[in-house]
Amino acid sequence: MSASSLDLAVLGLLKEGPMHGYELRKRLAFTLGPLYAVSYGSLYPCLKRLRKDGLVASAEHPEPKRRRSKRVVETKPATSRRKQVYEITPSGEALFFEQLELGAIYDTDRFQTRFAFFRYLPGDERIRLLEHRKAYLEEKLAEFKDTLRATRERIDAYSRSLIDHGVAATEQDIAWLAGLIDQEKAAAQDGGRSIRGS
Amino acid sequence: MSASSLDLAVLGLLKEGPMHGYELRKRLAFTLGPLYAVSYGSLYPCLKRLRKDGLVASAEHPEPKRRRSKRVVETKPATSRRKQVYEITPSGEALFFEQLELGAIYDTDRFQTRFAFFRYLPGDERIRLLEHRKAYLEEKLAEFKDTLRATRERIDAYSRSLIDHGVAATEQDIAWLAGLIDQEKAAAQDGGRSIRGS
DNA sequence: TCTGCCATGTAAGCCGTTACATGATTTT
DNA sequence: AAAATCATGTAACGGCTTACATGGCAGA
Repeated sequence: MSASSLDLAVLGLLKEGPMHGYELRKRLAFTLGPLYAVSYGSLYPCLKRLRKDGLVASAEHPEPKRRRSKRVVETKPATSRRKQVYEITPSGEALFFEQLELGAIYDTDRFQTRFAFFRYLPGDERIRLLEHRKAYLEEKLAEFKDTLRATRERIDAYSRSLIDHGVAATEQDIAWLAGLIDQEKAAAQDGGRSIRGS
Repeated sequence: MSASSLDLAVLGLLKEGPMHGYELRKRLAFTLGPLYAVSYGSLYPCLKRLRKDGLVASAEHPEPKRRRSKRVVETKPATSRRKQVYEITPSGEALFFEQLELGAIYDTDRFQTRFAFFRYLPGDERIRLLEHRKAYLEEKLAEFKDTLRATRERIDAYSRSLIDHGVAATEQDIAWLAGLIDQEKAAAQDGGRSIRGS
């Protein structure tokens, strides 16, 4: 069974507790970073598919959220759109761990999605993935700088600026990874604790 | 007529001279930055579509690249796969300029593709787009920091690191744009020259 | 009551990918 | 002549988006 980045993220968030779609969307943007936001047109079909595959279970929200001292009208229609609360199933958990271990080093989105749930991986696995990702970015960067150096043609100033910025951004990524690796290694020696407490 | 980022990039590169697909792909990665590479499965259908719409013209590469002192066998099959050399047509140029002016501030790829061809825009238009993009990123960032601040829940260390990194990357983007805006303004006062010569 | 936000969903389409298939040219 | 690289293309599919459609719930 295959799973997209979104599948993984949804399962990972639902591990922390039942949630409905709308809330899930907010948590997604919040968990994965400033510019990541998934649309409902993507999220709801995803949830539907996960439910169909038995990876999540859903129940209509039962609680009519009664306001104090106000008579609650029972007999909610129940026929129409009610809040669907999703929770992860055991096979959903199994898929989550299976997918989390795959790594997915070459794609920024996939890597970051996994990174957001790193606490579910053992320390050595975390280090392995971080180093693998870092090596990949370094390789890409070196490759690119070679091309740049080998180029005889004069390059347009805007294109040049774009490339320089891309290089700087990638270097910042690499530095971030290097810092994380250091922390992980320190934590590993420090009794196997994760960076959580640092 | 609508055009994707790839369409625009292809047209923009072909403005500099005729090229075949394979070469175009290399130039694309080179023009747009370290991690941007389009696959042939995307590029060739794009070229086909552009040709169908009369935005580029293609000719089979005529030159059999004769090696010195070697008899050239004419009668190349011509029935099978030969190098296709593409060039931009007048209507292709028209579409290029039309699309370039649209801006596309909200999507990183689209913005960067346009930026790579900024030399074809007048100075004030360049400044307008840079400022618009910068304002958008600043807004996103502020929004995100607000959310972050307003959040009571303790956040997982890895998720936190991911977000901090995203924020830092976005701030780097904004600084890059700010620098470009300064340069453009200086150049505008300095007799309307572009940053090309700086 | 009406406005605004919470909430769920579908349909159509965009824009790319991977995997595959083929052939031409150059180098060893 | 074999191997590597250049070069062109198609088929199937993936994973998202926008635009649309619907309705619940709370407060001014």
